[in-house]
Amino acid sequence: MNGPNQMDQYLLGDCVARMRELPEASVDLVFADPPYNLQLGAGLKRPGGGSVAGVDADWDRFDSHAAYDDFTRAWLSAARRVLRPDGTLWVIGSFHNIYQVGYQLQALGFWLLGDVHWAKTNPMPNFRGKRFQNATETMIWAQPNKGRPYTFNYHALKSLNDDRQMRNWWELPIVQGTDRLKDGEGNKLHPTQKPEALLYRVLLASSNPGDTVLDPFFGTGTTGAVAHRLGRRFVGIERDPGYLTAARKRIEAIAPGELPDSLVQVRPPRADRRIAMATLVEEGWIAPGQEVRSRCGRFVAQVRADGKLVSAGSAGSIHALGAQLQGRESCNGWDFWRVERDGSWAPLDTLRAMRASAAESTMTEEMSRHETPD
Amino acid sequence: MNGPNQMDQYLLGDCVARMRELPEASVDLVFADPPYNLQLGAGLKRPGGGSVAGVDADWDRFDSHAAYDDFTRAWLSAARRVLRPDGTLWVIGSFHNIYQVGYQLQALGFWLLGDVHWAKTNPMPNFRGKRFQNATETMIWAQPNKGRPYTFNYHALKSLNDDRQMRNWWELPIVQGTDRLKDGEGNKLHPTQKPEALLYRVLLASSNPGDTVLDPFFGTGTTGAVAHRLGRRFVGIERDPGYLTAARKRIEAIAPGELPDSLVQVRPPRADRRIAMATLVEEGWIAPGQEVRSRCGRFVAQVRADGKLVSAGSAGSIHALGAQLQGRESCNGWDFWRVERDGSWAPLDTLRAMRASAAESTMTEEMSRHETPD
DNA sequence: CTAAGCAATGAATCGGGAC
DNA sequence: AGTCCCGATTCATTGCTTA
Repeated sequence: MNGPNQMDQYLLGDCVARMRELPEASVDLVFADPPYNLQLGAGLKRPGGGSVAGVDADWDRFDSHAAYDDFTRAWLSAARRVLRPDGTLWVIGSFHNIYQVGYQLQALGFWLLGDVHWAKTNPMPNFRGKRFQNATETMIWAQPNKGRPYTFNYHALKSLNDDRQMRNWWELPIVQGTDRLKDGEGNKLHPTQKPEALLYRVLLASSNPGDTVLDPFFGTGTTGAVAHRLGRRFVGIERDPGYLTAARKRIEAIAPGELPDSLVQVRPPRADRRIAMATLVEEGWIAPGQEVRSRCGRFVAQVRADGKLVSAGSAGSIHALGAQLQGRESCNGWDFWRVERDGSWAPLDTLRAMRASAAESTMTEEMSRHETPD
Repeated sequence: MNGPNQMDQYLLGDCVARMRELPEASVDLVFADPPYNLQLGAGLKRPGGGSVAGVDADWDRFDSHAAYDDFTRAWLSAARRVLRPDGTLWVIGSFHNIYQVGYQLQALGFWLLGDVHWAKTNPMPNFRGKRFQNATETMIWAQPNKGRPYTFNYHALKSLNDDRQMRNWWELPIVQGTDRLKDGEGNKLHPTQKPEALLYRVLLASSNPGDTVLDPFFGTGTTGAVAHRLGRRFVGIERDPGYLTAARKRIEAIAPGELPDSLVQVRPPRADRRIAMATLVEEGWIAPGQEVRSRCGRFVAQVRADGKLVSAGSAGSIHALGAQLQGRESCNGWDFWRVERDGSWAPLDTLRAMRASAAESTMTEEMSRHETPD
């Protein structure tokens, strides 16, 4: 295929109205990134005093929970009419909206094939320390009716994942740097641009070359860009003319068949599989309150629930406390501290060894147990 | 205290009925792992009371969807009554049920604090190769009403995560090997036993020592086991007497021991020294007229007898003056202002730290002299 | 020229106690 | 109930500036 595909469509306007104009059962896949209805408060500050640019666009404001339900049912129903019976639909969202989306999918009779969790490797921090760092978005994958055949390119995804079957949580970075579309002044063009790597996996898994992919919330056209790269056709609907123009420009600039490495790359397994003291406590290898001693029993400390040690009012990591008590600059806590095992005092490190050997033996057990059906 | 905590309760029966017997606003935390594979079809009648024979798939689907909604609303409402206004609730589920649960939480007026995704390091493979490997479960964290204060032990979780704030996706293994409870024949006792490490993070994050944790679907008592280890009380409700017996046996076998709060709760670094600047002046840790400087010496001010700072005619609290001079909206004066100590300029906060450690050492001294105060 | 340091920023439902 | 104000709080990455 050369240049822009004449079958691709850029449609301006409200997605429900535009979808109603499309022929019934005419697309093979729907990928939708609807507004999340974030309901943000005003003026969150960074610790340094800077302000956080939250999503404050009109399109993300809804009057009520019920209004968002109505909106969701409307576009899902319209999408369902356009979708072929053997096609599937993806929706991405966050905890703010995804439960309403999933609920309405089931209520409308869609059959859920599963969900996939995008685990962001570099999410925005939680600046106030009041909650967990929100580092995920959720995609729901569904078919319009239970039991129909559907496209799932199992082996393509498996080879993308180092020849192990692809799991439903994907560690991928957010869009940054030159991949992020900018306006004339260097500001981000769209507040919620998705990484192409995410769409790459979605389209590769659930569509085939020549298929038509519909994105009712096209934005700046990430779905179209990846569809183009992968030889799929697309229909993009967007109500903001500026976004739609940017999308067209972006997609028409892509050389056919161009596949940057960043799309295909699988993150190498993390090198730092070292075990922290906190992990041993979490997993119950040593309990909070348990006593540990230095080699000759000169120092005594107690294990705290977060994996640190407490002794005479000071607390610190096994290494830091050991160093402090000895008046030294450093100390290997794994060797310095002893824990009672079967009547004798063994180095803390033996707990790590026990954990490692236990993990190995359950692995073997698991592998010899391949009987359970799906 | 030794042995089982007399405050802990093992309640047999339907969770809604048992929760209705508990006092209103009596628990600090709810952790719920509701079933989703209910055989709901059996007792269901079509609207109008038509015969069950020849039930088509749609009726079955919509009836069971509605029945699971009813079930979910019933137990969530009962749990909400028992939960204190400042408490929080966790629910764990999979894509089969979590969207209904999340939807009903929001519909009932719960406010979502976020969700956490358990990413299983060793999930069951998908044997048919028709879907992604289902390697996650989702936990929703909610409070009964928006805007109330709630417990979140930020620093404890940060410690568990190598001193970086804890994200909302947790890589943890499924329960295997000796941790997995078995029946007499070596088969797993409960189909959905959760890892203690999961509950460890949940309880450490969102409860305090001495709090009461309610688990309405107690199963084999993982919640109770971890609550016991972490110095929390629990109420476990389970309708299967076999499970409840196994849970009691399991928990009572855990070595008890009363743990000081300091070992099972990590307080923020400064919690014990929230002292006003005026107090430091009053007690002579810093003298009126003494000079303080901003980090790089750009601003200079003098301490006034009432604890405020004076600089170039303006006066104000250490925070207000710091903010004013920098032209910022806010400023933490304890970090911003430096005071000379032993030839170098240390943050004002070190004075508070010195005062706190001096107080602590007198405490220890007193205790070592076996003097009982009062 | 490179290396180091500093600044900017990303779908965010991000206080609480005293008066 | 509203207002004031103290003071607690950030991770990974990119790109520009400075040494």
